[in-house]
This record gives sequence, structure tokens and C-alpha cells, in this order.
Amino acid sequence: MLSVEMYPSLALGPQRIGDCFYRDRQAPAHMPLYPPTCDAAAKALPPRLLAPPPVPNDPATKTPKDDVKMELENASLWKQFSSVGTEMIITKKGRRMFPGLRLKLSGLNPSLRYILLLDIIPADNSRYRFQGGGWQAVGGAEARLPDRVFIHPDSPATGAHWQSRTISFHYAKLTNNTLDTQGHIILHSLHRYQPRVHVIEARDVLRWGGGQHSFVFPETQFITVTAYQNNKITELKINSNPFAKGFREDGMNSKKQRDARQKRKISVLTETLDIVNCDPCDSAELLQQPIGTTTSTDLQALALASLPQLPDPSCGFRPEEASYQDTMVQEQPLDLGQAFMASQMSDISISMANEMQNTPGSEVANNMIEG
DNA sequence: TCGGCTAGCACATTTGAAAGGG
DNA sequence: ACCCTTTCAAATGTGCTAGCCG
Repeated sequence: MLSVEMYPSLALGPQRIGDCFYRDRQAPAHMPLYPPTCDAAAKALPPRLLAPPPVPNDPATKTPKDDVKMELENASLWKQFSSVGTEMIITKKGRRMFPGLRLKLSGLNPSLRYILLLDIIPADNSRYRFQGGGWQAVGGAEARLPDRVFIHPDSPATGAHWQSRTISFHYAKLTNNTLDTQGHIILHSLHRYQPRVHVIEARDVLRWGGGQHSFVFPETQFITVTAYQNNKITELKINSNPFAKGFREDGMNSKKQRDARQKRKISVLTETLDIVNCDPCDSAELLQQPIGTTTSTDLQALALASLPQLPDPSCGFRPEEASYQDTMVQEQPLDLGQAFMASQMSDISISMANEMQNTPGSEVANNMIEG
């Protein structure tokens, strides 16, 4: 009941419905946002329930920003990749990032609720090609794709929750399918990108702005590829990703083993051909054999349209020069005032509203519910 | 011709349901 | 009936490769 009222009221600013983002209401909470057709979004949201225009941030509701700190827990692994030139595979179906972002948060108010978001923005305006053993800019970047954010599945959660564990964004997937409907983050191949993590105080989300912290780790920059270009990256991935164990030297999928299999295949095929050649009458039995088995294998959506830009988007991919110090981009706050709220605000609204209803003096929640 | 992309492959890991025992 | 552990199959995540496409 509450969700019916709350969800659309937080969903979209009517003025931005044309390029809004949303997450399917049935989708898992961690699913990022994706742009629907405008018709679909319009149908999903009764006009009477569309959101009010963004409310300017009220300084009185702000929490001190200076103490919030984020640490990249697997920084050393990222640095290993970065020193070679990190490549991330992107596929039509979506591919996870490896290494993943593993983070530690501190300085949050333990009792306040926060939402964690991941987004990935172009690091510069170039397209790249791997030649001469390195990445060279070979032209201008393709048109920027619609921004999608990945909401951490635990969101919203208390500061105590976030600070008590390692925060991982390993569920986030990257795709090059511009028509993707799975909510994966859409990127261009052969472009350089920079992941960012945003910590947003839940209260401020409801108020369309305010207390957020954005973090950028230069060592997490990467170039998107559909197939690995640099053998060193392949080696690093195979050696450090447990899912790729099979490709290690001692694995069944190592080059040695694969070559051996290939040889066996060829010899079996040759023998089979010999048999067929020797006795055509027996070929019927062979034909019955399968030729080959083709086994194919709520937080509501908060849409962010205008996330802060990198301080210098034209910087080159020079891992050796990268500052590995955590970079807080607080000069360029996440502008939730311009953000597109998604159609899935129900869960977050319910949980937050419930909590706020239980908190005397929470006029924010009351305003949202009653308004 | 060539660079980039895709589908399918084999293998490893993860996940969740079912079975078994206390 | 309940809880815990173990087992197993399915789903999912990997990189590799042949072949397609512009």
C-alpha cells in the first residue's frame, strides 16, 4: 500500500522522463538501472504521482563529510593489473569485473542509513588500439552511452553495517550491448573508463540531494575489450581469478592440455574416417552418435544522471604515474537534484519510511508519505 | 586483408535443493 | 519436528578459439 504511493512519488522527475533510468521492479535489488523506453516509463508512472522537482539541499540536514573514508582493500591486486594496463572483458550478456572492487568504509554515522552506488565513467575522450605492445589512442571516443549505476545489494543499510564488513561490487556486470535490458553497465569497447563509488545518506536521497561522498581510485582505471590484447593481463587474470584456474599451467584447460586434446580429437577423427572408409555399412551406427552436444548454458532504483566528472578527463593511461592515494571527489558532489529517480524506489522508500516513522521528529519521511 | 566481435567450448567455482544423520 | 552436515546437480564465471562481419 505504502509502496503504491511511495514508489511513483520518488520515481521520476516529470521533466526528465525522456531519458530516465529505472530498474525493473522484479529485478534483484543489486541490479543496476537501465533506461526504459519512454513510453514504458510513462505508463508505469501515473502522472499524478510523478515526483516534485528536486528540493535544494538543506545545509541543516547535512552531515560532516570530512570523516568519511573509503579504502580499496585489494589495492595491491589492482596495482598489479594497472602496472600492465588493466583490461576488462565486456560481452553481450554481461561480464563481471576482475579484479572486483573490494572496499572498506569508515567515518559513517553508525545509525544512519546509506546507499552505495557504483558507476563507471569515461576516463578520456579517446578510442584505443593495442599496438606495439601498448595501448595507443587512435581516435575520438564514441558517443557517450547512457549512464547506469549499480546499487549495492545491501543498500540501504546503516553505517554500522557498511563499516562492519568488506564491501564488494562483484555482482556488477559490464556489457557492450547498447540495447541491454538486464541492467548491466553499458560501455564501449576499446575505451578507457574509471569506476567511481558513491556513498549517499539515505535521508538525502529522499530529499533529492545532499550528503554524498564520491570516491575514485586511479588504479582501478581500465580499458574495455572483447578479447584480451595483452598476454600479461591474461596471465595475471588466469593466475589470480579462481574461475580461471582451469587455464593455469597445471589445469586441464592449460595450453598443454588443450593441445593434447586437440591431437586426440584429430586422431579419433582420423580413425573414424578410416573405419568409414573401410566399411561403409557400419557408418549408420556412427551417424546415430551425437555429433556434438550443444549445451548452451529493492532498494528502488535511484537513477543518476549527472554524476561528478573526473577532475581531468583528458588524462592519459599512465599507471606508473597514477596516484594510488584514494581520491575524494567532494568538490563535485553527486547531484541528486538532477538525478533521475527510478521506478523502483518502493523498497527503499518502505524500509526507510518505516524506519523514519519510528523515529520521532522525522519530518522528512512524513512529508514523503503524506505528500 | 585485417581488426574487432560473437558463439560455443571445456573447465572451475558457486549456489541451492535434497538427502541423511543426530 | 528440527537442526546441522554432506552430497550432488545446475547455474554461473572463466579464457580460448574458430569463424563471421564490416
